[in-house]
Amino acid sequence: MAATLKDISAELGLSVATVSRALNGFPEVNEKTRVRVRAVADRLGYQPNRVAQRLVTGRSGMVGMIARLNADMTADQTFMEILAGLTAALGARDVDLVLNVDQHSDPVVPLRKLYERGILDGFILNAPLIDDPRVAYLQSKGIPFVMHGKHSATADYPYYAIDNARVSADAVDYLVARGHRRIAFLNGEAHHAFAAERRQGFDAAMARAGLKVPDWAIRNAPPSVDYGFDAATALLTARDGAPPTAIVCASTLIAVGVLRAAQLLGIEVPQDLSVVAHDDGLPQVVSDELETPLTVTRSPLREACVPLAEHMVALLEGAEPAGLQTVARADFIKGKTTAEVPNGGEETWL
Amino acid sequence: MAATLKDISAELGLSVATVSRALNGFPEVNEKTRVRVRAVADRLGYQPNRVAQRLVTGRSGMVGMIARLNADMTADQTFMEILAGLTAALGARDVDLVLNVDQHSDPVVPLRKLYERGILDGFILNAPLIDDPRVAYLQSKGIPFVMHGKHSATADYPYYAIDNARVSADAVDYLVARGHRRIAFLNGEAHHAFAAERRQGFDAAMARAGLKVPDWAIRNAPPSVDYGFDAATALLTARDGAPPTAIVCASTLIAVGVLRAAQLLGIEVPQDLSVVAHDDGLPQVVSDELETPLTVTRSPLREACVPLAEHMVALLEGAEPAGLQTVARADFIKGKTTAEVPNGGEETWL
DNA sequence: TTCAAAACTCAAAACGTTTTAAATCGAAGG
DNA sequence: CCTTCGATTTAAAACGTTTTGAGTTTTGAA
Repeated sequence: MAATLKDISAELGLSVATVSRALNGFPEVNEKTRVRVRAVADRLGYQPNRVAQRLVTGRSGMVGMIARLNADMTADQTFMEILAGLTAALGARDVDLVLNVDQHSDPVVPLRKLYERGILDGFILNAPLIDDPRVAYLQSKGIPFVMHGKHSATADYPYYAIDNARVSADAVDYLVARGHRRIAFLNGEAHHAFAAERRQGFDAAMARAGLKVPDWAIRNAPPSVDYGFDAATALLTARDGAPPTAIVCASTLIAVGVLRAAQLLGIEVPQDLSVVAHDDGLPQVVSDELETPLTVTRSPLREACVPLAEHMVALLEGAEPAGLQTVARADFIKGKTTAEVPNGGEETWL
Repeated sequence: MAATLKDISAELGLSVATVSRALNGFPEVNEKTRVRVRAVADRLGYQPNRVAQRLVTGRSGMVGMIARLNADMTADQTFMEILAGLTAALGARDVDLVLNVDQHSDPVVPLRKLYERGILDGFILNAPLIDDPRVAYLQSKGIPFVMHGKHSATADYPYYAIDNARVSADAVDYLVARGHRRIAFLNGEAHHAFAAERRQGFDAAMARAGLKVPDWAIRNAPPSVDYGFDAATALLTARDGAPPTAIVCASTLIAVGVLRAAQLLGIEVPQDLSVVAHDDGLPQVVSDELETPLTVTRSPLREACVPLAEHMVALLEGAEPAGLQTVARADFIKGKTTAEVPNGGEETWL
């Protein structure tokens, strides 16, 4: 049914070899011939048979990705956002994405299963954990992969990540410069690498300012509005010590909860409380939920997709993994949720 | 690296043909030979090269699916639920799922793009619309597909669907039998085929009971808690006529909103108001959100996945599409949100 | 002992591509 | 006029499997 190289070669009286070379842009084929070949190929609607290509080249042009679902079977927005951008970016580079859904507690199982099907060139991973077992598995097997994020400071594989330590350091520095001394931190889950980096940046910036933070003012949980609401309520009505004058949030979702809690408690933002969040650029979260623009560190997830796809392609073409490591810096965007420390808020915690 | 048929045949002094047949269970190979072959294959860890298999069989073993995202980049739970079940069910049948994300207004575009990559054997479609353009496209091109749901009563392609007309008819019949006369219907979006079928079943059952429903008591919107809440609030405080004594909901999400609205209005369920919903068996929605068990028509989305995968495989193996049409019936499960019509509620609407 | 039928096995072709090594051609150089 | 070189093009092998059509044994009856 579909046109093959043989069809084209027969029609032109050329050999399949020449036709193949012409279409693949080899230099040794006469330009006139190339034009003729391309014309016939277009007319016949020739599409190379990827299975045959794969058989001879040993590559399939397909990469795998595993969807980790929440317990309630929803994929979080961040995953879907990446997925949307990635299928587009990969598609533009002639790579297809095979998806599987993780139903196991062990994240390596779906990876192994999918790989053993024998059809994939590599994987795209996201949401790295500290000591991510997927990294260990893939590296031990020599399976190519690209990570969105990086699981440790010494990651020796291709990745696209943002400078998470800097994200929280930027937030802290900005707040400290405005006189804030009691800064709380609503972080992501502790086992996520990004949260560990954020924590590290937070701690370092606070230390530079000579400030200490009690344990109860640094929290870890999966980002959600409820988490922000509950944590902020607890922080702002704390009996353990003075309430924070500023809260750094790992995501805008959390910040939304914080703002709601503050409103309910009659605490004015930014007069009484400053809020800084990290913004992944998810479409809805910012626009719909917020009347006041947040002060954020911003790095849209979408921007990661093209570099990720490019790294993947380069990796499969044999590039050195060491050259495929990108760290982007998040923008700092002043909104209306940060202000000078309120009167009486200068006292430090410890 | 990996063992091939040739390796096995060389080791045993057999031809690759015999080895191939032995491993594939052909009847004409000697049982003793088969045992020997299998032993060596196991020892060598032989895994058939799928690419080579596919080249010769002309099939790729991959089917495509398009994720339609909401405006906020979240995939709805129903899609993810199907995706999760489907990747498992297809994987068990040696079929892989290639995913693309729909970023277009025209649903045919991503389908066409993906197909023209030339790597897919077929598609799995979900959420059919009335006069679904995807059906027209795929049928005109002769591309195999299986639908979750069906876009019209005369669908002549493979599908797995539930009897949606019966779903709402069952709900209405049950309520009518309990004396209800004023039954409202919070349906899904009108252009979805399932919603049209539900509406048809609702209308038919109401007509059989000799009842009429004013336009304002039948609503269409994407299922969500907010929709249920808003619509119920409007219905129960209606100035247009007597409020309904029962509400049929297209999804449990909607019902959750209805229950909240009723509670806020001081309306007791089920004493003052009966609520019936259709339950897709999504993990969270029922368990977390509800204290009182809903009366539901129930058909877990998960149950659709294995039949869908089986239909797909059968279709690709050349089965007649007409034999691959399954219509399942939803269970009716009495909960605690339905009761006899309240006193004074017997009056009809029109 | 022979022979046909059954049982089993094999060599080779096919799938559609890439790639290696060799062949062809025309023109330039001697 | 012969050689050589560069520019093109080609035939053929290779990837690993399935499958076709043709052997080659074995079996059982004549």
